[in-house]
Amino acid sequence: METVERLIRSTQELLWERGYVGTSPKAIQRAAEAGQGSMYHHFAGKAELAKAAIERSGAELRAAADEQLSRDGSATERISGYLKRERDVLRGCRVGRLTADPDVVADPELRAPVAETFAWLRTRLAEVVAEGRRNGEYPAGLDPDRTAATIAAVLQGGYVLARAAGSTEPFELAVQGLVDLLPEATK
Amino acid sequence: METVERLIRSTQELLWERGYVGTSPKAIQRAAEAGQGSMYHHFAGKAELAKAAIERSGAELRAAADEQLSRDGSATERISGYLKRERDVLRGCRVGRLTADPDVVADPELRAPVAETFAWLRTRLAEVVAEGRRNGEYPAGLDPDRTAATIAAVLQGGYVLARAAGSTEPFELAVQGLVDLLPEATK
DNA sequence: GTCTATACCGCGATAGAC
DNA sequence: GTCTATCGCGGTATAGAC
Repeated sequence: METVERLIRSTQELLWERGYVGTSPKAIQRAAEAGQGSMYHHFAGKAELAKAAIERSGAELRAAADEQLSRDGSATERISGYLKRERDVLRGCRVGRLTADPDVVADPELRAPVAETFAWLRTRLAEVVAEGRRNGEYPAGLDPDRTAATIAAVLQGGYVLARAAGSTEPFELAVQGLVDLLPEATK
Repeated sequence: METVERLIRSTQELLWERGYVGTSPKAIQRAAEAGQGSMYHHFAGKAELAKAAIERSGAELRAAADEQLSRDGSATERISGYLKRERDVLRGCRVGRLTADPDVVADPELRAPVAETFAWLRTRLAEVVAEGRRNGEYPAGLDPDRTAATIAAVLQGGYVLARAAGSTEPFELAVQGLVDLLPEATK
C-alpha cells in the first residue's frame, strides 16, 4: 500500500480510538510505518491529515448505511436492519466520536465532513420514513425529519451508554426500545 | 471559596470542555488560581482530581434529572419535561462526553462514576415508564428498561448530532421525534 | 520522496524551601 | 498549605541532506 494511503488509514484508526487531541503525528507515523519527513511531505500537518481521514471515515459510514437502507423490505425492516447490523459497539462511532473534540468542532475544515455525514444520514433516514408513510406503513402524522433525527440519535447515544457501562447491553436495549416504539403497519 | 473546591469545579469545567486527555494540570491550576504545589498537596495527581470532578458532575446530573422526573404529571409529561428542560445543548453532556475518552473508559476508577450515573438515570427513567404503564397511560407491552435506554440515548445522541451540525436543531428534532413516538394515553 | 537533526514548548510529576 | 526549581518525555513542526 502506498504511504499516503497508510497514513490516512492509520489516522482514521487513531482518531477513532483516541480522538484528535489524543492523536499525535508521531503515533501516526509509527502506525503507518512512515517517517517524519515522509508524513510532512505529503501533508502540511496534523490537521490536514486529520481532515483527509475524517472525510474517508464519513464516506465509509455513508456507504455502509446506504447499503442497509437501500435493501428490499418495509421501512421498519430496513431501519431495524440498519440499527441492528453488526457493529463494534464498544468502539463507538468513528465520526460521532469526533464531536467530543473541541479542536474538531472549532475548526470549520475539520467539522465540515462530520456535519455533512450526519446531514446525509438524517436525510437518508427521512427518505425511508417518508416512503413508509406513503405506502401506509406509517401514519400520515409521523414527521420524517424528526423521526430520522431520533433514529440517528439513538445510535449515537447508544454508543455513549454502552461505553459508559462497559457493556453492549444498553445499546441493544436502546435500539430495541426504539424499534418497539415505531408504529406498526396499519394493515 | 476554598482551594479544593475551586480545583474540583475548575476540573469539572475543563473536563466538560476538553475531556480528560485535553485537560492538563497546568490548565486546572490556572483556572482555579491555585499553584502547582497546592494542587499536588490536595490531590495525588490528575487522575485523582478528575475522579473527584467526575463524581461531582455525576451527582449534579442525577439531582437535575430527579428534580424533573419527580414532578407531578403523567409519565409522558415528566419525560417530556425532562427532555425539554433548558440545556446548553452545544456544550453537550458533561458526563456522557467522557465516554469518548479512552483513558477514562480504560481506568476503572474514572469510569465507575460515569457508569453509575447512567445506570441510575436509566433506572429512574424506567420507574417513570413503569408508573405510566401501571396507571394505564402506556400499554402493558411497553418495556420500561428498553424505553428508558432509548430515552437516555436520544439525549446523548442529540448532543452528538447538534455538535456535529453546529446547531441545536437536530437535538430538538430528535427529542420531539421521540415524544411523538411515545404512546398516547389510552383513555 | 524519505531521512536525520534540531528546536521549542507544554505535559505530568517530584523535591525541598518557606 | 503554598511556592519555586527541576526533571524527563513527548508533541508538533522546520531544515536541510540524501
